Amino acid sequence: MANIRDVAKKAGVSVATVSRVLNHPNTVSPTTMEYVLSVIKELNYTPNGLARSLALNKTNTIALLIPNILNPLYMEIAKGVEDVAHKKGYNTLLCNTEESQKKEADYIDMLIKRRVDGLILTASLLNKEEIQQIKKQDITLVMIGKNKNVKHGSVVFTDYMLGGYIATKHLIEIGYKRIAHISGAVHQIENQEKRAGYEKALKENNLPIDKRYIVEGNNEIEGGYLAAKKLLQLKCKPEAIFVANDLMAFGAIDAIKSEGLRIPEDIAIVGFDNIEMSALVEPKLTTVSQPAYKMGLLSARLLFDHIENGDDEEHVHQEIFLQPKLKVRKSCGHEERVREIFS
Amino acid sequence: MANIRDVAKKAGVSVATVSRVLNHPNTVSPTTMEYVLSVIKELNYTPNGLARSLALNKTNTIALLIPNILNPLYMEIAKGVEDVAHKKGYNTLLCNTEESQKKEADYIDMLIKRRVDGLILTASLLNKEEIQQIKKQDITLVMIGKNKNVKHGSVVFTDYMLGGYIATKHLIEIGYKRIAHISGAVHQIENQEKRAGYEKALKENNLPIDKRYIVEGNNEIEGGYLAAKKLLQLKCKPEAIFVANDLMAFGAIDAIKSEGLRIPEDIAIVGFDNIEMSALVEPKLTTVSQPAYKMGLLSARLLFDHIENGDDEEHVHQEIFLQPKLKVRKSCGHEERVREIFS
DNA sequence: CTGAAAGCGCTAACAT
DNA sequence: ATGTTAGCGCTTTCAG
Repeated sequence: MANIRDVAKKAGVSVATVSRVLNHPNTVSPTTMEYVLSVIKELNYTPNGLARSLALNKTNTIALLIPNILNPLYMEIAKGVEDVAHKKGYNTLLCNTEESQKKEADYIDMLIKRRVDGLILTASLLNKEEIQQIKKQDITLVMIGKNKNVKHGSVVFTDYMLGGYIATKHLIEIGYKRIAHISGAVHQIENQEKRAGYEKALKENNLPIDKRYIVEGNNEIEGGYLAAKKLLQLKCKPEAIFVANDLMAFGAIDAIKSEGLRIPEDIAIVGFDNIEMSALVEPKLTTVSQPAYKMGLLSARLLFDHIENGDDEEHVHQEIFLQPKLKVRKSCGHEERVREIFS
Repeated sequence: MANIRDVAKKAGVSVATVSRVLNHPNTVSPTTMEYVLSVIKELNYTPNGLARSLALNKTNTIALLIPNILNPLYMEIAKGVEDVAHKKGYNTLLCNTEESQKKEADYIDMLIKRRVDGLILTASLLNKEEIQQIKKQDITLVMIGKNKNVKHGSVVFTDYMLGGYIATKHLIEIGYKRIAHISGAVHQIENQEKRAGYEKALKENNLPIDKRYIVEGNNEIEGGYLAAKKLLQLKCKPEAIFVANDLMAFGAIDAIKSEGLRIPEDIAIVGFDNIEMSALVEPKLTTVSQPAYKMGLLSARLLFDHIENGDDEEHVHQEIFLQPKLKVRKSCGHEERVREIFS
């Protein structure tokens, strides 16, 4: 592969001129410019980005770590991030941690070696040491979703506790008493918060918190299916279930149907995330929405603020706080219940 | 950030020794080894991968280009690719082309600059020139899905024509005559092939090919919705629709339901891809399955064969040919029809 | 087992 | 407007 020296030689100019043609076109005479360009084409020269980044100490690359590429929620976030990165002239590396703390740490290690200019961590599982390790390298960091191990740092997050609370409260308000919860993987803080919201709503309304009504799923469709099956084996089945994400809610719906039960008549369901498919399942899913695309957008903007202003010096931190909202559809039985109440 | 020289100096050894400690541990005495390692830790030294790649002319990185990160089909492929890359010690860059030829070309340009060791293109839209451009750089290339502009080259592909054929044929066999087709974006060859299969089945059975029954969607849920709406406005509505992918099939189902029509009683649906959600919509979707994860696996294996054996010299090409299979569920009305026929 | 030094390809002063 | 050259941080001969 041709390099910049080959081009310079063939064009009869210095490497500096070739470099200028590529990076500062206005500082070079039109004639040489044109000629060098023609040689570049002739030689099929493609500048070596590694060398460039090395010389500039800048990769124009950021990385986004997400727990699961099969969850559309994260893909929405990714789109938001990519869109702003692209506008800024940055490339973004999408890394799938599969909810594994080790994979996450490994990726970060690799990304530091690659000298990415910034890092966005989604639903991070990192422990204190690992976070320290990142901070020591001077890589700009933004988190999506809180990680208890970073006290200071820029973060975009949704109030998951509130989300769990409003979901559960709504179920209570329309008359359900035996409300179960299919929790997401508990190693994720957001799931602990959703559960806390669930319990808070229960307590506030003097409803008992029954351990048997709380079962953990693996965040995927199958996990919701399995968890629901477990719930359905209880002698005293729940009347409603608050599920920690839509994917699991889909699985739960499938499980409930497979037992010949109806939704919401026999069991009501509320999900979390409001991914596109949630409006397409039968019955349409009542769910707590969070603005995924916007979360991506905002986190990327935050990141570039820091990168460009160089104020990632442990000084300026921003927290962007998003409100979840309940999206009432069919699966919670809202209509039926309200009709009942007023009749 | 500390570099290798800082470490060498502090440890009182040469940079070569530090490099050896990291890359050829067995060629260095245990004593120095240990000491150097301690200094590395103390200084928080992280080797610069850019410099390393530059020196070695090897990035240990491959890239996978896909048309849409919101389509689970591609995410399954991505998992397959990542799994084998990871085992080989490679990182994989996931690039979302959003079905844009320009974005695809731009990504490739960037990836060549970054000197990735290999490239996997999924449902590529590249034209002859662009393909030539890649071949001129010495980057190993594997395609998932045929691109008519590459005559020679390694490729993993599904027989989409056959897929379209078996889907349509099945509808014909269970008694439908007015069969419509919601095609995917026609700039993608696979969609042309699916449609060809559809037409072939129709012709073979002396059924007319009615242009009004063929409408193009944008490959996403919404596209399927819109296309179905169009079909439903026809005075003579179709009895069945073969939809070019599951996502659009979901949209079509939604559209049909929203008109108060039943599936499959009023209109039958067959999709394509067999993504996980297709078994969870109501009614469960009959669809043509293709082994996405395996496609990712195989394409990556092919790529590494070439990378490691260096036989990407325009010589050795492999084509891996996958058979689609019909997965019969509820949406095509198979049961009802068979019952009818035998009664 | 270890060190010295050349080189990977590029950029940016500094000169001219 | 253009050329010369010293790095950027690493790996790897080649010597010892």
